[in-house]
Amino acid sequence: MDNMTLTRKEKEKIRHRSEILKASLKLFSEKGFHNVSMQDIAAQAEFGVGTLYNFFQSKEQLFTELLNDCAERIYQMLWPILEGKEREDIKLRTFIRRHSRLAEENIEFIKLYVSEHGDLTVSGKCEDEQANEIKATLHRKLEDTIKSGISGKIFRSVDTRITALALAASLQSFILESSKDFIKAKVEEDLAKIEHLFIDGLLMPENRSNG
Amino acid sequence: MDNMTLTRKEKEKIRHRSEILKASLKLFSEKGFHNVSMQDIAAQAEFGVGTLYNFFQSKEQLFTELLNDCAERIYQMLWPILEGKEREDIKLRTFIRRHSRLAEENIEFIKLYVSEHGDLTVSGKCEDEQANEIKATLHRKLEDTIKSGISGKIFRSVDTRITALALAASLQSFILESSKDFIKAKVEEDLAKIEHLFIDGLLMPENRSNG
Amino acid sequence: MDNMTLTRKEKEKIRHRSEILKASLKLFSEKGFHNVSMQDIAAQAEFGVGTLYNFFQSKEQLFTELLNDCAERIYQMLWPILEGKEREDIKLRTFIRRHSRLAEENIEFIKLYVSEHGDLTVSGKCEDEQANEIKATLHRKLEDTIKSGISGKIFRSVDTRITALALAASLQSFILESSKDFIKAKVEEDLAKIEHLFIDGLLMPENRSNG
Amino acid sequence: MDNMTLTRKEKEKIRHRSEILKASLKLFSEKGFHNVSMQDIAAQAEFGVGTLYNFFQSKEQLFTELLNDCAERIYQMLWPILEGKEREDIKLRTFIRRHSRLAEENIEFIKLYVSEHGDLTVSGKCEDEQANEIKATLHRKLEDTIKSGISGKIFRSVDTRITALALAASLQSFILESSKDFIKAKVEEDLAKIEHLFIDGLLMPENRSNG
DNA sequence: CATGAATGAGACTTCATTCAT
DNA sequence: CATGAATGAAGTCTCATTCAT
Repeated sequence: MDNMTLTRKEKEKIRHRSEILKASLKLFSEKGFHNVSMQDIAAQAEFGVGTLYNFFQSKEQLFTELLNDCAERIYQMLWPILEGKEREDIKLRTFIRRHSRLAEENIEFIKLYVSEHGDLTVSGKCEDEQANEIKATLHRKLEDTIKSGISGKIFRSVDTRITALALAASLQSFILESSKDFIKAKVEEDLAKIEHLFIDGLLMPENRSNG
Repeated sequence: MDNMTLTRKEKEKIRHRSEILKASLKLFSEKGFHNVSMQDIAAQAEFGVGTLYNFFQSKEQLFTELLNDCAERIYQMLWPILEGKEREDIKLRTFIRRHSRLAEENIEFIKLYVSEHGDLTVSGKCEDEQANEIKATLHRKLEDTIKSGISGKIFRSVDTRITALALAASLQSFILESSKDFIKAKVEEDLAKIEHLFIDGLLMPENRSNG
Repeated sequence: MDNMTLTRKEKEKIRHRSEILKASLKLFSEKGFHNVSMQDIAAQAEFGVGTLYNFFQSKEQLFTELLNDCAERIYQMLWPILEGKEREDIKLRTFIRRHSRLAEENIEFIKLYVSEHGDLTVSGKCEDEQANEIKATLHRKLEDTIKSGISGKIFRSVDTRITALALAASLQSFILESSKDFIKAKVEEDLAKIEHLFIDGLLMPENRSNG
Repeated sequence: MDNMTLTRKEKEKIRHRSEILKASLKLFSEKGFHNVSMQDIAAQAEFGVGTLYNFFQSKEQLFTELLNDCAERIYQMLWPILEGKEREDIKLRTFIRRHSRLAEENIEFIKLYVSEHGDLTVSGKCEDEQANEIKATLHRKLEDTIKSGISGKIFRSVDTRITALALAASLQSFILESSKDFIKAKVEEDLAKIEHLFIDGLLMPENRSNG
């Protein structure tokens, strides 16, 4: 009764928190962490400034929690694909293609994700261990999937770490690029090309459909 | 008469400008644009704050000019490789391998470059048309090189834009990763793997040395 | 009927008020007026913030009423001594010695009392007429007692105002000092010395027990 | 040449610092630490807010340095008296009487000094070791002077610590009281009474001029 | 061209107080 | 009477920029 009946008070609180995060996401992704003030966020979220501090200890922490939420959402979207029971090449193809929906649904997420990767990681300021861990976990899973494909004689014998890095980097770079001007058909077409480049390149000759 | 006889007065000015940029590079790459103050830069460069404004109109512009300098240096290091007369696969192999020296010599540059790519490009704040143009130029040249290789039957027929994007993204991601803890031997080894992954993957079967 | 039958409803209210004052006393004496928030007090008293405002109009007034309570308690402890029928020297000796129990029982009171005397009185912010009046009343009674002792030929002829001021100041200063690290035996020993210094100094030669 | 010729630049800086301290003293003594904002001080000192931070790291530190300055001035006024070569009773009489000039010249100092003693010492926030040390040093010197007077058979044999505490507390309390409404003649008259109370009370019978 | 003290707009954050439940 | 989320004025402090020397 009590994990379902959040008394409306609690439900409201959760909704408010979520509204603040939504407003933050919009502004941060548009202008970057340092170019958004707490006043800006409060105005966007239609709350008083003080209210923000009832939900988050500081601007820094608000940002961190936002990153975590975003990382978690991306994780939830991609992890099940690699965790499935299909053949490895199928998994990777799906993984790549899913980036279309990922870009479509979460353009703001993407900008923030890359913004994190760019500014924060580099400047050593990203102590956001949780988001970093999620990212690393996905990376490892990607590498494991390739490794598993090699063991299963699906893929050629390549360096798994480098291949995973190249695939991830390419997808990220492409998604970032496409987020500037998202056109679904074009994105899917390009992802198909990335799929072709990587997966057909990885496949053993006998598994390829066409050269 | 005037590009040689700038004796002392003019030479000093150029040297001072360069010292300021050097100090800026160090600080910006360590802490990020917003976490470095003009006072910090002045102290690091051992000049008065006012002096900075004799060379640069604003902090923003100082940063832009720094980015341009960095982009220009990277451009000078990579462009000639792709512009040469060797066969396309050789050019690309050299291009990839040269990233070792690029990382070695300019760790600070890299951090700044990626920082730009990450935070600034995304946040739409990077009005630095010059650096963007340099980057785009290199990208086009990379694509042209691949295209040329295909025409010359050196490479398989792949999508040139996507391939160039994948290669550039992979190199950039790898360089960034390596800049955290640069070990020359390891970097070269990994670059060789990237080279193998991309170039051997591109080559027509008859041109491959090993499978 | 109404000062006895406040049953539960009214009694509870009084108890709650008292709990709030107790929590306030603890925090104010530890950290000072400006370093304690209403939220802090509410948490310490285990009430909601709003509840505090059902009992006190403002933080300022809560503080004032707390001061009054404290002043009243000290008054109740000291006034009867000076009001008694003993000889004046006996009264004063008791008055001085009672400061041991005063310090022992109310270390928090003391800190607040002196805090009032120090910060608030000085800064002119202490509009707490009631507490000031209590203090002044005690002062006058002290002076009257001395005056009475002089009339009765118990004490030498001294300036009563100055003597009362000196005694009160000395006791207050000593009590404050002792409140940092209360050791009963030591406090009583020192109070005996203060008693000796003042009272034996005041007595007419024929009333002194020892020189 | 260089410890005298402070280049006007440096002289100005010192003057400005002093002006800020003067403005701070006025406001802090009138309204108390927490009721004065940095904006207030800046306005009073006729500087920009930022300028204050070129001289003092924080409001807290500005306050601490102000306290130190005040404590130092009082020390410079009182210490030489107790350090002189006169007989101990003369020293103490002078010490007491000098409090008239002390009050006259530094009413603001006094308020601040007592404010420190009151609010800050009590709340444990006064980490101002320097001012505390100065105060303790004076206290010790006072006690030593009394002790020396006893050794020299000038004073009766009393508890030196308690007597010093009583004298200091009385003077401080009186000075504070008088600072509310300073009338030179009245203050000197009262100090003469304090002198009489303490010093004549201390003197051996054969040294007293009158009973 | 070099300097660095001065500036003040603006950022983050706190907290006394209110009010709908 | 109890609650505590919401509020926004106000406070401390930073820093890009200017200007007189």
